[in-house]
Amino acid sequence: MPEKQEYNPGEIEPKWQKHWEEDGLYNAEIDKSKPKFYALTMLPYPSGDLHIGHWYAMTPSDARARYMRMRGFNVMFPMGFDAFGLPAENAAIKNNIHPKEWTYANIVRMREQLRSMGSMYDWRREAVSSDPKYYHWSQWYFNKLFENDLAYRKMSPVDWCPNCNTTLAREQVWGEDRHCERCGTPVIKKDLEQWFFRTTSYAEELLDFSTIDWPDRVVTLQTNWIGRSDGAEVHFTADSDGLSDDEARITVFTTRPDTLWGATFMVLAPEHPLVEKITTTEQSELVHEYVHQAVRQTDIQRESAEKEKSGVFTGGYAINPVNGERIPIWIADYVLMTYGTGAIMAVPAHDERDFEFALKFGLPILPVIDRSDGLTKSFAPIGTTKPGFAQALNELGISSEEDERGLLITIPVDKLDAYLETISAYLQKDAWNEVVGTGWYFIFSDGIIEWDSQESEQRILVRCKKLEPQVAGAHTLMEMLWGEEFYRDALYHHEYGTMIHSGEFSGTTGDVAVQQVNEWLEELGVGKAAINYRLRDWLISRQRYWGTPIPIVYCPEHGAVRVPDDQLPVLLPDDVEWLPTGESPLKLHPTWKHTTCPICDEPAERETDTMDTFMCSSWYHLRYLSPDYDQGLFDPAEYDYWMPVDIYTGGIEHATMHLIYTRFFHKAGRDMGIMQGPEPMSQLRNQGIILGEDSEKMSKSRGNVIAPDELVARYGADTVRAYLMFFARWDLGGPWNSSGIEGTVRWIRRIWNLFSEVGQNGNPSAETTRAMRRKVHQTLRQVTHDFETFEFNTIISALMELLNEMQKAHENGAAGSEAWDEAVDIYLRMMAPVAPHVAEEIWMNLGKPYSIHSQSWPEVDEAAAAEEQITLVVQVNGKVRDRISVPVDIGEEEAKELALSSPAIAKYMADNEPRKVILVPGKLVNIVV
RNA sequence: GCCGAAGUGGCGGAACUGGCAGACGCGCACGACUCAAACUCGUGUUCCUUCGGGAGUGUGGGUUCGACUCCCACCUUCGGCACCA
Repeated sequence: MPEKQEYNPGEIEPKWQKHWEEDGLYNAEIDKSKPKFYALTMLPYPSGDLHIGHWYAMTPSDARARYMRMRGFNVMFPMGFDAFGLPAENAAIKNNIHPKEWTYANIVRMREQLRSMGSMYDWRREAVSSDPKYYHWSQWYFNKLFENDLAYRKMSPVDWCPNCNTTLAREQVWGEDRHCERCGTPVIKKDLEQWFFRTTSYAEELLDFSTIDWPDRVVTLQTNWIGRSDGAEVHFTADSDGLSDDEARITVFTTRPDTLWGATFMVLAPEHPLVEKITTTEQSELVHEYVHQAVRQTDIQRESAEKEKSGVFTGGYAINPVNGERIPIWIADYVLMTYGTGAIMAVPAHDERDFEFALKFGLPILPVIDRSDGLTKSFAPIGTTKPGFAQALNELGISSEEDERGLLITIPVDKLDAYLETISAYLQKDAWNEVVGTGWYFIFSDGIIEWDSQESEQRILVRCKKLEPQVAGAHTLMEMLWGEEFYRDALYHHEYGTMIHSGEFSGTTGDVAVQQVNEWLEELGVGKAAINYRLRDWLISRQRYWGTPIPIVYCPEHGAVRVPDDQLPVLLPDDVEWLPTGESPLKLHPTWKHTTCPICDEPAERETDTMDTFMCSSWYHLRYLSPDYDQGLFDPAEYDYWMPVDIYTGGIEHATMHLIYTRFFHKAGRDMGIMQGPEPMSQLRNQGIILGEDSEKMSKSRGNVIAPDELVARYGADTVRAYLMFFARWDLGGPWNSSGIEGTVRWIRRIWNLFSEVGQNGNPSAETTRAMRRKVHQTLRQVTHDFETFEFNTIISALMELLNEMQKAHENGAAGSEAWDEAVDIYLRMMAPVAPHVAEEIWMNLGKPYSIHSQSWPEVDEAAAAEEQITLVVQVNGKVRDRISVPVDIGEEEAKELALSSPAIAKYMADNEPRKVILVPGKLVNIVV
């Protein structure tokens, strides 16, 4: 009889890790006799220390991969390092250590940490993105994109981080203050010649998630990020001398072509190329000053939270193609050169920004969409109406309110005609009255003028100014009306509705307006339906050393020439120096950039920028397939067998960066004939973030960092793994709780103790056996389900529950029986993915065949799992009043009868007869009295 | 402002398609073991209660025999976007 050992993870864990590795237990090879399963976890950056967040990401996904393996899949579960990047360079400057040295030392250390988790990584497939054999193929792929016009260089204003001394992609600029995603410094704008990937060519396809199972959260984030807007392009014509037809064409993008008739002015972005040409001599000084200031302001960053509208009139005019109106062209910084066409038609009546702008600068505002809520108002100041007006309104059923200035009238839509008639009759001779909201009328003593055009506005305005000196300063009717507080809610709206004041389109209802106008625009040749995306092309140039060199040579004769494939990789030089300025050492290197043109062999210069590291991480899942392959990105045989990735797990923070880039990379590769299939990753799941015990983000400066190495030293990896799976919902994460881990410590120790009890040839009662087997198979059913759906926390709680049950059975003499052995066997298999070392150790101690991790997942015995007796809840009026135990297959009538005859029920029924009895089979009986 | 997610005991969290709210664990209390402590084991632990019960899943309403779950309105917290035409 072997002596009972203490549970000692410090001893058994390294032992098994070594054993598994030597046996190549987790090596993944192509095996066409089995279904494949490619499980992938986002790779870490080699910062030098694996923190608890890494463990939270990696151990549950490891458990899931192990589960799939036991389910009979040929599982590949690789790991690697995203090794290029800024922290290595920062360390270089700070500690005077070469980034390469720093990075590779960190990788050595982190491999050890990763091994201590006991994960089933196939290390033979490891890929490190800073190895020349890796970045060779990043460069090769760059060339492919360049050949296919998916990589291009252009001069443009780009976001620049003054702290990191490099440009950033739009996705890497975060928050309201537009700060650098890495260091938090607010970015500035710089005009630079930079390399871009044409991600926008794939905008539409990237919106299609129909072939993949990704979380709604990510789908929503990406959809918003790509930001599709449906609308129309409309060509306006600049009305200036000396412009060719082509030059005079100003195209705008609008989501509201149904409001075209309300376009009362145009606004160009200050950087718009046409600004120079249309500005008149009189306005030129103001315009130049504004442009200059606007450009500088973006440089300083648009800091002011309350952005007051600003702008300048260019002196130029444009013709609105739908009605021939001649409208002024302004410039303003609220129009962005980077979205749409950099020019807008302003419809102040139905766009809030345009409304604010028009009011501020006295530009005309013409409502062209009817209100759908029917709100209609009129204000009759004292002295403008004859006595009896209020009473006359009252008799009509029009409510009005009187204040010290006059009558505030809200007119029901169907009483509008009656109102116009009445006010006409009661209006004083030298007064006027107006109706706003639904219907726009000005009533004078000699007749009614409908405000339905800019022309009628002028007529009305002239008359009002004549009658009332107080409004003589108003530039527009809207400005005049806006002065009246009572009107404000009726003056502006941006809803869809019936078109008004829109020529032959007046009366077109909101549900068809956009489409009908679009068709008409196209017929006329002045516009067409169009789609715009918020997504921008991906800026990949970085002014840094520690990255993949962009394989381009600039020749005075031939321009940007790609380095031929057979001359790749363009190697990073090792002998570099860091200046405290933080400037890229690649640029300062004495010889590296001097080379010859691949075409003419004349002297030429290398591109000294490197690629965004997101380029490396866009395809690492392909490099794992064959990390040493030297004929391409990957060995096609490996690709054909393993791809696509079946499950991809990682943090939500990559939703709009990495996860868009990698989809773009794949789709572009597919179109270039390199890859196949619509998507690189079929299923995606995100884990949450672990916070410090103070509920704050973990950081060294806060001192709330939980170090996994210490936990492993103290409790063992199995316990830490189990706790990480148990302590929170995986997709939510949450604050760490140090004392909670005691629960999993006890759990594993209890398993250890209970399962190493030597069997006493127990002879449990049939009932004990039956109950235990039922619980075993019910638990198996749940654990299987929860592994499938990534509900790791309930896997552990179900196993704890079963252990409690088995403990009781053990006390009742179950040990040593056949059922007990079955229970232990199934238990160990179920816990093996969670706690691989201790499961293997107990498995071995029980004399079972090596390894538990090569065993199959057990099958649920449905007969054993079935209940015979169930507890039927008896409710009276929905309140639980009794519980009765009945056979599971009890008949409906019998169950109801039993419930009604329950003595506990009687007193709640009083003397009432049951009005209704509801039976939910297997669950409850509800008696309604 | 727009888009999205989440609100359940002292805490983390359970509850499949509407059917016993609080599984499992932490913490706490009491007890056993111990000279004692730790470990371990056992019992209890949503709140109120006149011990009959009553209330209770962010708030207010609704649908239903029955609502954490469905519908409407609102509040709070978190995440994303933001002068995007």
